[in-house]
Amino acid sequence: MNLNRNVSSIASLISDPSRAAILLHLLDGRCHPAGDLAAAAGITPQTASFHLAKMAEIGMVTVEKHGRHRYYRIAQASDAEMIEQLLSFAGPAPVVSLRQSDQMKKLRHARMCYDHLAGEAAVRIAESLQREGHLQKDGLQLHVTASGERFFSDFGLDLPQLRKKRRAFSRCCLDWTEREHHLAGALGQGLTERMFAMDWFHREEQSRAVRITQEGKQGIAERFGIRFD
Amino acid sequence: MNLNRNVSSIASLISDPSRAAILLHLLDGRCHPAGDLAAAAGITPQTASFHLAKMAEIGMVTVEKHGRHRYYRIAQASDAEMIEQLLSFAGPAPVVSLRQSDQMKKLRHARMCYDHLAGEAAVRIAESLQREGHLQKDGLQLHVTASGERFFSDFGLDLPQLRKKRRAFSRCCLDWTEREHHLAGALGQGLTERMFAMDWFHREEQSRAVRITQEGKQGIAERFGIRFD
DNA sequence: TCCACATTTCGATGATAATGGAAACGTCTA
DNA sequence: TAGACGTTTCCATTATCATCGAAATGTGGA
Repeated sequence: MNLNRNVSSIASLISDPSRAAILLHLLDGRCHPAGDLAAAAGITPQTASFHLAKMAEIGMVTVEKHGRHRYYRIAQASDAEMIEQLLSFAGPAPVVSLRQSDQMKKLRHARMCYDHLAGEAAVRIAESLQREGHLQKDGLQLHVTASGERFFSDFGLDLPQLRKKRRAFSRCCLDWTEREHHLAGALGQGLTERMFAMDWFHREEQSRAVRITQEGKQGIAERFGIRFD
Repeated sequence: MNLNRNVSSIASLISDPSRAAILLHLLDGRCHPAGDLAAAAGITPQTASFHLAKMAEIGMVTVEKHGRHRYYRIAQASDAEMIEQLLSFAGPAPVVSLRQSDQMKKLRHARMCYDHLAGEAAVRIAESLQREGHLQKDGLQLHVTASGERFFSDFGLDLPQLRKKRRAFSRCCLDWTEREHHLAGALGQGLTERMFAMDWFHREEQSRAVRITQEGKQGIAERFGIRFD
């Protein structure tokens, strides 16, 4: 059985608590300098560097040099999704502080899943798109219907451009807090980017959490027929 | 962040090649004596016992004593599904022998996923059930429609009994070879059990693979409108 | 009662790998 | 050009853990 070789090598990357902390931190899709990741994981820069080199070797993260900083990020969306899935099986974290529970609430509400939106907001948007007939689920694919083509174009997305990207165009991604699907792939990324460009969302500092702005609430209500309190 | 504690502890269980081999062997849903698992993983009985104790402690496997044997099995269907999901991210195993590729082909065709059917056959059955309007996808749930109630009852399933079980009644499970969903939960288990009772399938020895019998091919064609070569 | 067999417990060993101190390397700033 | 800073490389230490031999436990069969 050579199956396990792959599985266990992936699992062993995540099994180290320090690496898990780093990966969880990188799950926001942002680039982070090595020092930040060390601080986030509670280890010295040397150790973090060691772990990052190991993860880069397997291709789980990639580096970008900018000045004297080296910015790391998760290389592939699929790896980020795998970690999100593991989270769903790990179960909800034991809440130790009020501050943490507050943070958790924000994460459940809306967060980044690498390069696209996740959380309750993302799931409800995906539901709305299907209900309105813009997207049609087909296995793990989310097929864009004719009305969907119009909808996304109106929304300001350049679908032909998105289709050109070397990644899945439109697919489901299992949301670990909602246990429902949200929209991922190039389309999910493009839609998220567009909504950020319209100032519907703001990133929180140092977190994957995303805050919905007033314009966002209004826009989401108008476009998707979803109301947030 | 206490999230990572959970994630990494789960990952570390799978990260050891011996444990991964054991878990992969247990993925057939059958009970296996400790000695068999040791042989399957290529380790001594002592070492296997050590690993099994560790996995039992976390609750990933459970033991049943029968005479001087101790039979181990994966405790929860959800854990089995998690491992299947990890497999889908690990990607297809490098094929080293013709024999293995042959085995792989069988696994893709039809296999057990813990306690329910998986592989191409299971995916196509799930598709058929939705196409015929017996099941309706709702997030990760597969809702049984009125016509579905009749269909499954005709098929010989006791739905009220299945609903009583302390587990999800009817849900999707991602098939790692087909990358589509198949039917899981109590309903998936019950349906699988019924089809085995009707001699539609036979388990292969020492493997998760499942063979479709002549009756099976006929029955599947009649009931689900699916034809296998 | 004795022996064979499956499994576990105990204990020792050896390998692996995470960790941080020291130092080197690049890059930015003054 | 010098010094501060982010990062990496080298290296030694340490802890963890998988592994297996030996022995104990428990069960079944003769």
